[in-house]
Amino acid sequence: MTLKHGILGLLKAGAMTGYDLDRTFKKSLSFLWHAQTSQIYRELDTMEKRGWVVSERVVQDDKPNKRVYSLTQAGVEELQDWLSNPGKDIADALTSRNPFLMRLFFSGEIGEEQTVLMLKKYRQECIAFLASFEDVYQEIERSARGELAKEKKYWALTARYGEMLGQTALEWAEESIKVLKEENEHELSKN
Amino acid sequence: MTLKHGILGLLKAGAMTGYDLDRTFKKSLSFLWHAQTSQIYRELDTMEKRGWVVSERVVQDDKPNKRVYSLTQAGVEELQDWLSNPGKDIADALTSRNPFLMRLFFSGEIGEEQTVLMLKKYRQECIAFLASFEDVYQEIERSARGELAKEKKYWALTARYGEMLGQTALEWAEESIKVLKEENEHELSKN
DNA sequence: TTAATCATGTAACACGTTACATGATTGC
DNA sequence: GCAATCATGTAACGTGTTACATGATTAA
Repeated sequence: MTLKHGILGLLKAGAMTGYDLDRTFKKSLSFLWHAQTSQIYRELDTMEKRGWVVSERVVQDDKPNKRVYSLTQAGVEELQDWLSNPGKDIADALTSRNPFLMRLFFSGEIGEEQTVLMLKKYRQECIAFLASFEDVYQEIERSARGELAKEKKYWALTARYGEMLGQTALEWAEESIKVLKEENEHELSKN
Repeated sequence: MTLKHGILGLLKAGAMTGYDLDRTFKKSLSFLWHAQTSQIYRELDTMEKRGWVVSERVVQDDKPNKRVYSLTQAGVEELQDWLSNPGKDIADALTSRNPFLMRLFFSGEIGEEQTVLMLKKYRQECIAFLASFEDVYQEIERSARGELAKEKKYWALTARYGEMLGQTALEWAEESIKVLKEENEHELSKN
């Protein structure tokens, strides 16, 4: 139930609409979580039914009306509870599911050139991913003020994690491309 | 639809039961995918309905009867198709969802000691994860023979990816523990 | 005698994705 | 005039998780 708890975490800092939450996930947390807009509204719904949040309709003249969510005491407690009991998340952090690796694993079925192409695309993704962290660090600086100053170091640690993994993935991609190309040349020189 | 295609990939090398597939995922592919036993049987069911696989009941005296699945022509084509069209998998490879990072992101809400404890557990998981690759490489050597020799290099690349990421995650964890501990000491010396 | 291995499944639920619908306001 | 922003949702489907059921054989 990580998305629900992520929402609780964001609401702890202040009331928000579903739309705000969606933008926050996409702008600042995309390197660690990614959710569909429609899913966020659905989760808010079930969270309200469970009594973790309450919503209030706010009428606006210039823009569409909105529904602002805030934490209840039960929501605060649920967040605390979740944070205090890491469960299996830790064990799963390394494994989980990687569609890209699954493809690569079975790439013997297709041509080596196609695989190299895929790796090159992947390499580009790594570069784009790494570039995105400039914005992430800026967002951290902007947000981590006043009440939120003490969270800053944790935000920085998560960003650092993403950045280091991205860097390693990039190195791996470059190594791998080299390996496949060299084997290819060997094959060619043999014939 | 990655699990379905992973199953197709394994069946390409030869007919198998759901049980065999399950064991293969858990023994050799756990570092890149993890599926529930019940899910595998369900996927096989829908795959058969789609005509990607066919099953044959095999009666055994000494052991429970079993259902052996093999690829149809349509299944082979589907696998080829999937491999040739990487789609969004590549873009998603770096981002996706990380419950562990989500926790860390909101760890300002709990004590620093608790967070350090979590990081230490995580560090242990990294070590265990890295240790598992000995078996993985052995499995690769054992399996990559005869017909399957040409897949070996791809298997090795995926394993190398996992290993490199695991190594980086370990370094990150150790750095992070140090950072939090040092800040703690600063705090203490100020009071 | 207890646990592990072999072998297959059902049911219910939780979570994630895709497609679609609506409609005003603001900036280029 | 067109795209972007603001703002909220529904419906259907696909995928992943949890809990449970069954029952024989074999190795410690």
